Amino acid sequence: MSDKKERILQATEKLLAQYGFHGLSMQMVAKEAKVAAGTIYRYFEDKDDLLYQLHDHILGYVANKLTANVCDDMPLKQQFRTMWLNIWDMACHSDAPLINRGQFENLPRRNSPEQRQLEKRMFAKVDTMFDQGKADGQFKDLDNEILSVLGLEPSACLARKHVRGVVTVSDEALEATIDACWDAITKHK
Amino acid sequence: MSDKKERILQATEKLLAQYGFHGLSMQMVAKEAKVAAGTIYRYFEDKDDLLYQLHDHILGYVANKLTANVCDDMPLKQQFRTMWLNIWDMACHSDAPLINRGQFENLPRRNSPEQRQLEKRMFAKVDTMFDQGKADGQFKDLDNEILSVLGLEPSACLARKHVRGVVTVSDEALEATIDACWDAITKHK
Amino acid sequence: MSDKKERILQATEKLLAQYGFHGLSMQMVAKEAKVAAGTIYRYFEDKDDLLYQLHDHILGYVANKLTANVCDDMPLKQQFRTMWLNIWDMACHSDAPLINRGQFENLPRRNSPEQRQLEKRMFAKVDTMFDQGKADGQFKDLDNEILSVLGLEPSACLARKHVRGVVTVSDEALEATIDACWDAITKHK
Amino acid sequence: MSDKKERILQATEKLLAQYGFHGLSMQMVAKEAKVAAGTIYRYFEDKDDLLYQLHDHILGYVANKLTANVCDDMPLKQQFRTMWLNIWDMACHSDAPLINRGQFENLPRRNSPEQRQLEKRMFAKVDTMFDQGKADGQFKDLDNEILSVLGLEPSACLARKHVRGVVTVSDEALEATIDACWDAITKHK
DNA sequence: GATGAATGAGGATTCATTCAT
DNA sequence: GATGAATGAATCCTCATTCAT
Repeated sequence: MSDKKERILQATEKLLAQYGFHGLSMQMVAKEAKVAAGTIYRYFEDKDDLLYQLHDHILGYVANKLTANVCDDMPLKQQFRTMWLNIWDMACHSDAPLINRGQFENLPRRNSPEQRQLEKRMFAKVDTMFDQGKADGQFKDLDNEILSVLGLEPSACLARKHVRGVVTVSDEALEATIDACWDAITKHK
Repeated sequence: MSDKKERILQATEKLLAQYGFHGLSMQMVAKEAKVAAGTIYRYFEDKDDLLYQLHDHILGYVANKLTANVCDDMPLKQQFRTMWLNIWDMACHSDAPLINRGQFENLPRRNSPEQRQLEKRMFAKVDTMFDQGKADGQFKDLDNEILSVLGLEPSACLARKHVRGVVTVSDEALEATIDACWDAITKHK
Repeated sequence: MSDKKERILQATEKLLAQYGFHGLSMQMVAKEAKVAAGTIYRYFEDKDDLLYQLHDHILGYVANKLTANVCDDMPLKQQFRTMWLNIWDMACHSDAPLINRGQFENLPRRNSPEQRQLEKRMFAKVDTMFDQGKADGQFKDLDNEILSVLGLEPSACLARKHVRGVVTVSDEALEATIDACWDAITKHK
Repeated sequence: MSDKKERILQATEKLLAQYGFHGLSMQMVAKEAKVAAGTIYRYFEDKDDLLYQLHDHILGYVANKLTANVCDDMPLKQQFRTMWLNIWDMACHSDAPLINRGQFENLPRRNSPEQRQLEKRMFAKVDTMFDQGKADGQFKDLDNEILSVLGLEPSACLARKHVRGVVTVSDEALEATIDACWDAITKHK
């Protein structure tokens, strides 16, 4: 990807995290990216397009990070735990400042089927894990979207609160929370 | 509360749900509320204050709805189920269009201690429930914020996806999901 | 008409005459009219609307001036001469600087039927004169639009050249030109 | 003339006719002419110069067309009729889309004496005709510019209205109009 | 208290022009 | 000569806020 385009996307992400959705001006982005205002329009249709593309850009990053160090042949619990912590780390360390969902979720997005399809493909490994767990009879027989809400979403939610200082989560509590999420998605006699 | 102030808040909520955060102008609010633009400034410091107060306004509504039909002497599981469904209903039926969290969560808010305190008081019944469950030995020994993330947050998350059409949740699946959330917060030998 | 609206229209006319069509900015208009930039948009949809309305505004002025001091019971030749000179005066003295057709003609205009109708009504007296002349058998039997092009348009054309300094027209030559236009529209054995 | 320069001029003329004066951008011209934006600046100082040169370019074309098929030894009336119809055809058929005066007249132009001189030379044949007619005692004794306004300008004016659909001019009416213009410039006892 | 006309700073976007390749 | 990416000033327009009535 062009150097400039990359810089513009990163500037946008940073400023979005810092100043929120409104209060993001094209001039600010230009300045932060060390690019002239007009240059942005070589790479992006308009402000909306910039935000759309940022959404996709981040989604790619997230899909990548999310499934880092996860192999199909790891025990399910370990796969799950790894993903859970991947999410937690992303949202906490915020090397990519917007992943901090909540802001990301609210980026304007194309709601096209292609977009939906893309998201599916990106999170294929998550699906595989859930499917495997259900085939095993270890996981509850629920739609993967629901399992995701039960098992992984809390990681992002809690991380956001943790970062905002609403709760402080000790290492011990963190482990207990992961187990609780596991409890949510697994069957109990 | 003054009739005008109430009308302004409701107009703001409606327009916010419809047009999103940016794309909400004071003139629009004035028109929708059938009030002169200047009048808004009798009741609200400025645009930020309007949004802050709207946040509080809605929070009050949510706190109310959330604990509707919940009594301390109901069995814990029933208390929990009722709250869970209260959240689900709010987010799905959207009689108050913004509760649909995601938009609400991202309202700018004062992060003052008073604000935090207010939220605490509002959700006192939730805390009571969790405290009771932990005292019983029935719930996991985790911070109430964490229990909330595990047990109740999924209701809002899922409802949002349901409304957006990302998943369709049958009545049966809904019950199973509630049980799964219960699994998340309760102890298992 | 509101004082401000009037001032904006006059400023626009002046600047348009001076700087031409491009090179007319809303800020310039605002400054010239001693009005804030935003104020223009209370009275005019956008820049196009401003120009449209200016067109109508001027058209009204022209229709008025054109037939000043013309009565139905004057001899036809005198009616004609008066109108001819009214046009000449307008274009030369430019109390209203844009009448100087050529610039006026090229204002963007709504080409709606209402617009056409309006123009018709405005120039009704001209039509009456031509109709009368044709009924008398004094004028050639041509469409009024054609008679207008032959008899009156040259007044504006010549005036423009006169103002631009392309020709200098003496009083004597002026009278001869009027007669020549009369020759163009009247029958000759 | 360089192939590229020619293409640029033609692109400019086409786009000018289509999009009007503002709404003509150098990028558009470049694209239409299949030339890089920077290339325009090899042949033209700046945008103004491009328009100036276009003016001259068209003027040459007009001067050429105007006097096509006109010989000094044709009877005066026939010379006049031929020129009149040349103008009519140009403005109607618009093989060169801008000749449609009204747009052409308003091109920015250098008002230098050289420019004026050039125009003179271009329209020399018209002058010759008028001079001849005055020498004969057949034409009125008026400045050639005035005779031009009386005799030829109406052709362009009417053609513009014809094209715009304001009037429909039958072949018969056309001939009558030519005669009327002849009446305007010739002496009557 | 209420109004809404007026303000003008600030936003997104365009576009003439330059210049390294 | 030719290119077209990059520039950034200038454009049109919006909108939070004020204030005379």
